[in-house]
Amino acid sequence: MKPATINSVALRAGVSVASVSRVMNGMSARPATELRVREAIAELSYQPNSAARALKVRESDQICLSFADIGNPAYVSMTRGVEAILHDSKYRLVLASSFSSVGEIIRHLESMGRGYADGLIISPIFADPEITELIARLKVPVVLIGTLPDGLNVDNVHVDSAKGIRLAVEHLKDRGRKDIGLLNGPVRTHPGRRRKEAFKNAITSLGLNFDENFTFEAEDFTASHGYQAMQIFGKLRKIDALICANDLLAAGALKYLSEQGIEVPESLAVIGIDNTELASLVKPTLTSIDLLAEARGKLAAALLLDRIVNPDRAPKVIKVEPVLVVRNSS
Amino acid sequence: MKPATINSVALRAGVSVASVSRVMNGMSARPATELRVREAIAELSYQPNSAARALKVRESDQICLSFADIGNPAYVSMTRGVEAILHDSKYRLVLASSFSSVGEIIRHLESMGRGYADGLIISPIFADPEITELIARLKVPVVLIGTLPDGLNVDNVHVDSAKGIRLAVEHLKDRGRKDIGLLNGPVRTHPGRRRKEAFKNAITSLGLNFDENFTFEAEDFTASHGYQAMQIFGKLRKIDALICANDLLAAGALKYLSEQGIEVPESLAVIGIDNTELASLVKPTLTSIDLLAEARGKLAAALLLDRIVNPDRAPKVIKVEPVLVVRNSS
DNA sequence: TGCAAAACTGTAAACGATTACAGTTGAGGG
DNA sequence: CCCTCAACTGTAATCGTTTACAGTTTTGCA
Repeated sequence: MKPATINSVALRAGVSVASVSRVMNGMSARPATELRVREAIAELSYQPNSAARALKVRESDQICLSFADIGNPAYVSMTRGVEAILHDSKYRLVLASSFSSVGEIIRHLESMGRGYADGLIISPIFADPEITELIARLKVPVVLIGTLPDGLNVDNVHVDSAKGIRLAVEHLKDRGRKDIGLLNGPVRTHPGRRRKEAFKNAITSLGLNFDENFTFEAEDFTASHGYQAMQIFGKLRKIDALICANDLLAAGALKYLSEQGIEVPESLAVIGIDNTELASLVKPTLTSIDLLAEARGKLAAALLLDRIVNPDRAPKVIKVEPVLVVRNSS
Repeated sequence: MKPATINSVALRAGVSVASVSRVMNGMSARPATELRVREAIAELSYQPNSAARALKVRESDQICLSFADIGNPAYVSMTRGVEAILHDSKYRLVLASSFSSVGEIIRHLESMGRGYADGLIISPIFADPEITELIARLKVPVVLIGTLPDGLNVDNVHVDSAKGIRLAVEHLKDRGRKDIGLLNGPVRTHPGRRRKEAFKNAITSLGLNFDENFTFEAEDFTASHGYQAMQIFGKLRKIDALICANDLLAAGALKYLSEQGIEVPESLAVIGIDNTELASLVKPTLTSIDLLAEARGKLAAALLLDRIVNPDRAPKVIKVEPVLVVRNSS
């Protein structure tokens, strides 16, 4: 049995499709008409076809947020921020995540960008020109969270992560640490690249000694890769502080250190990035650079909503300032 | 400037819309034709309208997974499972999450259920009859992960969580614990309700003493609510073991206990549920009942794919067996 | 009761794609 | 060079809504 359409409902109710549509959309109708339509709807358990509606009115009432990895708590916070703002708009949020290839991202953005979503919030992790180009071509309002690629002219909110790292390095220096290491994620990602640069700058500009051997690249921004990386990153004994590219890596590192009986922060201070809930759950609790993911989510959502009603205004770029949250690991 | 449509492309290329469509969908065309079409596409940066396509071909190539809370790592695992299976299908995965009201869930399911998704995987946390009824009416293939509400006849995969709790209670009994508490989540949720029942059954059937005061209900399944709950749940000193309704609650509890100087497991054994990555990151590492969220995700996705090609087969119900993973907290 | 205005309803044309079906082109063989 | 057949292309119908516009009913008031 085919699903009911607005036509079958109209037929059943003995009215025109226009009337059915009007009842569905809460426009005024004579009580008798409305009643019959509602009955017919119930009898046929009619549900309007979203695609047909989207095609006609050119809006889907959906907003899509896409990011690299749903396993990263920072993105979860970001999602909460977006939700908070969207919550009292008419838009529903859908998430797209965990892309294993650039092609997959593109497929997703394309289908979302034309018809399934009225706006996109994207936090691309890979610095891929193809993605940049696609974003530029998108006909739908977009806001990008994170480093804005050159030449891309869209709303943007990003955080001064370099400053965050500087805060951390200064803090460690204040605590008397001299040899600071970096447990980074892959440098083929935006964050990985920027963190490495920022780290190097901070170290040298503060007059500490930078040693290429003091940085190590884990395969991914996860706890287990953090743990694995530490098994290899044997240069540990030469450093007295370690900045990790996110809290997950830091948590993995902490686990390794604890197993090896290396005291934190006495023998080695550890600092994470993102200040996720995890930071307060591990032991010792983790000092972390808060990159304000939730706030960025909120700002991005607000920007998007604004652009939807006001499509022609010039793109805005918003920068947020990170905050160092000191706990027991440093 | 309006976005390009298949019509404008056809006009530009000097061919018919049918040819454009065929080129877009990789059907054979004379090289010259294909070339002109591709040029026109590029010049106009044409992207087909997903809604129009979905309307016509009645498929969106999307599958929607929806669950209560993206902040819960168990759902993240489930998502990974689903992704793993969908990955080499033609379907893209979209996520819908974090519903703050039943009405919101319904809006979402409705719009997804008719036109935006070719299949739905739902893990409803609230036992709401309205949702059940809606799911029953949905015209799109559905698989439900979790407790199957009475009278709902859809594919289902669930875990025998009662058995999991029994495993945990047995384990604690073996370790000589006598007075076991339960730090539960809200009982208005499916998991909350079932865990409470299962706990009571396990305790009494194993001949331990059940005391209503030994169970406590946190406001939500999160770490901070676990922590808060422990501040109130002062009956602690009477119990020597605590089962928490998920790992987040357990992590929050652990934090509180650590702050209070209560030794785990010596003074109090703690067991979580879900066996998320968090369990191995906290200190002491957390014994946890693995409810196999990732496996459930995989099974559900496979079931859905199967149903899409074979819409008339009878619904299947799959039950998975939980596993107790013993670590240092018990 | 009659009439004007207000309120409602129906008809039909979109929206942008896909796809039978019919029509056209071109290749190859005789 | 013509004919046949295969390969390609175009026309037009269709998917299920919304909505302008015109047509109809109802209401309120004299």
